[in-house]
Amino acid sequence: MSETTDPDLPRGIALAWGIAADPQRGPKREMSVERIVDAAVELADAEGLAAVSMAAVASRLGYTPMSLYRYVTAKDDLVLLMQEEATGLPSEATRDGDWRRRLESLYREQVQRYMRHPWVLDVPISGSPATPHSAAWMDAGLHALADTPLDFNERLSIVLLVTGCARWAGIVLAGYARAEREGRLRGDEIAQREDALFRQLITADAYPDLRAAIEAGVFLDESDPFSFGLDRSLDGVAAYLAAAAEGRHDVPRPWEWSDDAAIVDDKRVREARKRVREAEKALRDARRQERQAAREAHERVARRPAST
Amino acid sequence: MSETTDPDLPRGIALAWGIAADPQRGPKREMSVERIVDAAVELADAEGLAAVSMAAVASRLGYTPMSLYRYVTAKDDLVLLMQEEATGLPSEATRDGDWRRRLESLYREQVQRYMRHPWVLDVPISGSPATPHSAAWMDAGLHALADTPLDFNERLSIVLLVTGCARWAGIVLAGYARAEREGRLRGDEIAQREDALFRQLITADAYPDLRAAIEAGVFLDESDPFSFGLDRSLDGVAAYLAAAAEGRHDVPRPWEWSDDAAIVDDKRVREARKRVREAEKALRDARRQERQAAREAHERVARRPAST
DNA sequence: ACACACTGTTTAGAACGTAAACAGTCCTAG
DNA sequence: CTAGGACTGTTTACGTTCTAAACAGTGTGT
Repeated sequence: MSETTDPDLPRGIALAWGIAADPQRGPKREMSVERIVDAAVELADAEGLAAVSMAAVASRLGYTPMSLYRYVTAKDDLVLLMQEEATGLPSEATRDGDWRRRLESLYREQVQRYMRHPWVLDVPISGSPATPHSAAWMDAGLHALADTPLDFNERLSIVLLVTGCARWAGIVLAGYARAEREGRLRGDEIAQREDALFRQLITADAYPDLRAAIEAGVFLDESDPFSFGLDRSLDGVAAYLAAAAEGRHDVPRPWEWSDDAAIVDDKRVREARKRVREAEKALRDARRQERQAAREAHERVARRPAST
Repeated sequence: MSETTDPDLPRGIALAWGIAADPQRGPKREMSVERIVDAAVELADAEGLAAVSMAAVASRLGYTPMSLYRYVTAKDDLVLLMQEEATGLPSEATRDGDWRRRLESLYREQVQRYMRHPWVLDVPISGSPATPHSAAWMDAGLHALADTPLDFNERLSIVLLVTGCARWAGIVLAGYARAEREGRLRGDEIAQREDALFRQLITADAYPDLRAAIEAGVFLDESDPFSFGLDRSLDGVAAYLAAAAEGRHDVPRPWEWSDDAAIVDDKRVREARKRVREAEKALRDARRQERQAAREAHERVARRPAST
């Protein structure tokens, strides 16, 4: 075949891209890469990444450890494939709405994935994670900003920002979830325990501001700080878009637009941008009302017993 | 002593807080926890976290592996102490200037630390990283916002946002740095190699937006996308501060997201969503026209020599 | 029908973390 | 001042981990 594995391609990635030539001679295979990866993911979901050993995965499938090496060249490959499966594909819903709604959907889906497969966050960072699924997420992120007048560097930066927020939220929230499960405590119990520990260790003279925050009860607060952070970040993006529309760049950065700035003087563009801003405002209002309605409906539903 | 180790305190943390009662009977100690941790950090700096084994650290100090267990209860403890040393303390410079400058300094210093000790990012997340140094960073972050009218939850959220940005930047940048060192290539070389690989794998029909970004050369661009992200985030914080007069809006928490599907049956929500969709469509149209106008204007301008 | 590519298995080895037992050292209670 | 024992660094040992290499059986292409 002409499509034999590229020598530079780390083999596991080639497998992820589906460039895998199944052999035709020899006995029938009893297993498949998919089943192995599935078993490994189940195991990691249940007991964490550390519990995933070749022996454990094999025994879960009823085989000897070494049999796996007929399907996977090394454990690292298996982990990469696990990561790929856990990453999955963004839903179609991430293509609905304006750029902000899309990015918010992407953020939410990513966090959800991290919550479902927290061990992904424990996988040591390999050099180039150029897998089909991670590419799909990046594509979806860039698509979210496709209607904006931003250049591709800016778009990528923003996608990275959202991705980073999701990962960070995943790290911290998954850490809490793990502590809950390991300590067999409810969320508020562990928060209280941590708060008590902090009150003991964080003195007012060594850490005045942190101590004040503790006194204010921030570590007992049950609201999600990460959504707040994402909201502020996207506010900033929105402001940047608005500034771009008006041609203000109070934000001096070396790499961005050199020629776009000149465009602003054009009358028709200015008018078009004004209309965009109006449309954005209308959309914001509509979304606010929608959220309001959803919240009220949610409360109404919550009072009735769940149908599930 | 009354200050004997709290049974709930994971011992390693107790060590980090300096609640360590050195024994007085018995022979003089030949080593110290500090020397062990130093040696381990040096090793990790040079060859990565995976190279840090008890045997390797001990041999670097000229001792047998088991001797370390007289100073450290387990490898996890050692890793925690390594993390603590690598984290260090924020400089005094992070207390200069207004909130924005302070947060930017904190971000920069954190990224620098991650670049100097990339292995920190490989340490699996333990439940409560309540160590003196991490507390100091958090304190510095909260101090940065001490002059603002924000409440403590908001301050903490913003500090977490900046911390997350720094960590994310560290992850990606350290990944690049590692690839550079392992492959013995310069930064632009590895970027070119990755770009070539992407061009081969990312097809225009499977990943249209990502492909377009590649064509635009985003992966060859040498500018730092993370500073851009941080700038936008802080812009958003600034906007939030400017609009501090508004009341709190409640943000849905991540564990409440899943039941959104149930809400759809509500009539008012449906109507609100319809209106949102209309607004979205209007915005899309407006943007399309704006882009059209911008493109035309751009062509007109391009004919003239650029002023930059 | 033969060769041989390929299957899953067995055996083996190196490296890891750490429990347990060991001889030597030095403080402290008697 | 002396004996007990807490403490030192070391040795030995065990269980796990990943995986290379050799093995006997299976099925396909020639």
